[in-house]
Amino acid sequence: MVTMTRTVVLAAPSEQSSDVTRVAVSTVIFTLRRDPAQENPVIALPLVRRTRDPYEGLWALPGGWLDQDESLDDAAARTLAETTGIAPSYLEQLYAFGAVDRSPTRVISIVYWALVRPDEIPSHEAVPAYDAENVTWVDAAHLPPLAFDHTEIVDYALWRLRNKAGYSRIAHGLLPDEFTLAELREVYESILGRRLDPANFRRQVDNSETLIPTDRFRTGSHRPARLYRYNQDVELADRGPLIARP
Amino acid sequence: MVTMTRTVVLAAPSEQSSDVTRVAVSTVIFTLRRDPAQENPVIALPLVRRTRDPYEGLWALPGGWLDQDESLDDAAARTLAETTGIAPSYLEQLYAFGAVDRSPTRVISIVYWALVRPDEIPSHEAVPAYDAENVTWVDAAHLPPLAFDHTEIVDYALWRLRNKAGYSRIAHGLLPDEFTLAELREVYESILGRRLDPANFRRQVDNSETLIPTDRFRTGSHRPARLYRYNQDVELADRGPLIARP
DNA sequence: ACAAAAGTGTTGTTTGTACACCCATGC
DNA sequence: GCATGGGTGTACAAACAACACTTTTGT
Repeated sequence: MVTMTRTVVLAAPSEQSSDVTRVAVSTVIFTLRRDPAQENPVIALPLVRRTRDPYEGLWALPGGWLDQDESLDDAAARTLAETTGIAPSYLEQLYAFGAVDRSPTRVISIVYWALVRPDEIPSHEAVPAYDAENVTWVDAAHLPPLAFDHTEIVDYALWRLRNKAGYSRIAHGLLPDEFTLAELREVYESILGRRLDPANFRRQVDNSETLIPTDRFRTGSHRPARLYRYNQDVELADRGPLIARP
Repeated sequence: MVTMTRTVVLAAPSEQSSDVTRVAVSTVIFTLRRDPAQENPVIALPLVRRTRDPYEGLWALPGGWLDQDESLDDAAARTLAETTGIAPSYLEQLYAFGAVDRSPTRVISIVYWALVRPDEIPSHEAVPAYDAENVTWVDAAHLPPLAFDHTEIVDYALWRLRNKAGYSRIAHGLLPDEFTLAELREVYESILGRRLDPANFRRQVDNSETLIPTDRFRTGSHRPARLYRYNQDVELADRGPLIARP
């Protein structure tokens, strides 16, 4: 094989690490943010500032190198916790990115995507490594320039989120424990980018058996709205045979 | 495939290969096979016999090591061509597998899945490296014991195939250029594992605008059936923003 | 009382499903 | 002619979408 010759040359001991294919793990973390200027909540995600080359100073997805003795899933959870302190309510592999020129050195990035409920976002003080200077939360619809191919990655993650919202109960992963139907509907409206009929929406989730009504109500505005909680027996999404199920 | 193993060892004399995380690419290739014993065609896939440890002698998915200067997609296409001579009609990334213990040495496998039309399978003579001893096609429903975690991988690929058959025109990737509606229906029946009403099936694909009727007919049995061809303007499946579209 | 959101009812359309039936060919 | 799969029509049910209407609160 042609490749053999080339590999041997490149892999010679005298070369630097740039001759090695390294595996990184990154995560696109979605949450919702109430924007006073907007009617509906807005999809937001955290970015970390790069403190070294390449792309020093630019924003990038949180992530890190895969350790020798940890699985991809573990690496995603670990790097997430280290960089943002987040333990997400939903975490799923998104895609493996491996274009040759996506980084100056050869890096394969296994990218995950996650949903976090607003109440799962730790306060800055609770995260030892938190560095307010170098972490920011941005509106997914108005991304700053990102390092590497991370803009493309976020776009793909958004596509998956919208897609999955159409056929699964994934939006619950963005809401706190108890919520009103209007709040749930607003989540879907934010993700799908269109208005939904409140009456029909109510019936749909009603029939889906995914919600458990509580006897508590959200008061304050007009007629109090019943609070619901998510039925834990129903999976947020069918993830196929990879995930062990009861 | 084997070459790289050796190279890595040579390239890092002070370390064993088990200290390096290597990236492999494998592909689950689906095609259809007419089984005289069965009413409908059967989903089949090619396996290659392992000729060295680990799992020497067992069947495994075709694949190989990722080259330093090729993208993941290119590696999938290349290893596919090298081991089986196949250029598939549909090729998509499936999942990245990275459990620590899935191989004695640390290997991350980026797995693809592919569909090939029966007429795209090259004859053995046309593939220089073809080794009849060490390549076999098996019924996806009756897998022999496989090396590594490949059984799990095939199960996941089958789940994805069935899933995708439900909401896309993916089944066309398994048929030759011209086909009857009954043949197309049989493909869906094989994938989904249940019978479909011929009348309703006809109307569904009719309305979907994905088929172009020809003026040719398949004769031989009873009333001749019109041959259709696939409308190239319609994508087999929506693959999101990762794939450039017109 | 009134505005506004919560929640219910009604109606028409679209989609899916079951199945009866005619059509064209090989035997 | 008759069996068989190709192809059409129809009737019912479920899901979806539009929107009028009632209920319950804050002000």
